[in-house]
Amino acid sequence: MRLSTRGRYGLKAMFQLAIHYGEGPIPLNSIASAQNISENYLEQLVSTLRKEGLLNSVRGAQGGYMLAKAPSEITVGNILRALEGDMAPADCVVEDFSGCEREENCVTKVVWKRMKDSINQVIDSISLQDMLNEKAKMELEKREA
Amino acid sequence: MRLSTRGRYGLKAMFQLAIHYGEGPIPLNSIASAQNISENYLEQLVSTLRKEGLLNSVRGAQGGYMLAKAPSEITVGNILRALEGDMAPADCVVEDFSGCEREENCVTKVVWKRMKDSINQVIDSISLQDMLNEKAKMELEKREA
DNA sequence: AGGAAAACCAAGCGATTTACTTGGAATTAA
DNA sequence: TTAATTCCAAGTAAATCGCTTGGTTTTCCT
Repeated sequence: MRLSTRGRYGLKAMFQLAIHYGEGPIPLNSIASAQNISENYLEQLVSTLRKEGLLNSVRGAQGGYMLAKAPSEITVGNILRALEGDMAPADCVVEDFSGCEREENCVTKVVWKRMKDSINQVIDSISLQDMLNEKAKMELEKREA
Repeated sequence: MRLSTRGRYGLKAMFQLAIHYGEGPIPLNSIASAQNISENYLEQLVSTLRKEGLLNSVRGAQGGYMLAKAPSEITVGNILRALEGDMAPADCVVEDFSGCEREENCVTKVVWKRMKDSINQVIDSISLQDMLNEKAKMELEKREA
């Protein structure tokens, strides 16, 4: 049950933008090379993230992308759901699903629901700011060692 | 990030066997039709589960499958990991993974690790017996309504 | 003994999804 | 005006998914 590259690349890109938050627009090619991702492919992911209101773009030369909100206001959950859709292990626990007749007494559905809730609880509790803090902590520990 | 049918069908099948635990071998076709799954396909999943030691088989006429252990001794985690592999959202947090050079200071890895741990915590805490209890509870509630 | 019911096994296969690439058009700073 | 950049739509090779097919073997039942 892996995430696709959409979610993985997307989070990396957003994290990279968080690192440069406040520095004005960052061009895609710098993000792509910093994270070692195909620029053309990343473009599609970034396009989704923009439409979801998670980042803003500036067109033309010296243009680029920037977070639409402060790193503390954007969670991993926001990013992953934008790129991967509802983070549900089975269709029957996707938001506004209809189609399973035995809905009522389906025990496996209870299991999928608990998995889904657990996943969402984790990703909604981690913001880009938390990741920046983690990065700072890592660098500190490295310097001390 | 959906599970594949392997994990979903597999859990349903194991739950069905849990319902009939203690009744001797249950033939695949009855499980397949009870859960509305292709018998030939289910056969492959069941073969994996047997090799993992989660169920036993009896060959020949009047044969079939049965849980290798009591429902309380088999968790959803046992079943899903047998069929889906390590329940990790990214390769870099799969057990005995090697290959990511920037391992040391990778913040996204911390995120994937927390997701993975959370998922495993949930699925390892639910046994087939818990699911049987849940079923009983559901039926009781229905009768009362 | 013979037939039927079942597990077991290996390969094939069409449809879908994934992870991109290609080839542009539009916009804007220098 | 040109270079840098976003924006957009379509194509595509490879992998994966969700099975199916075609058997062989084992064992119970009559």
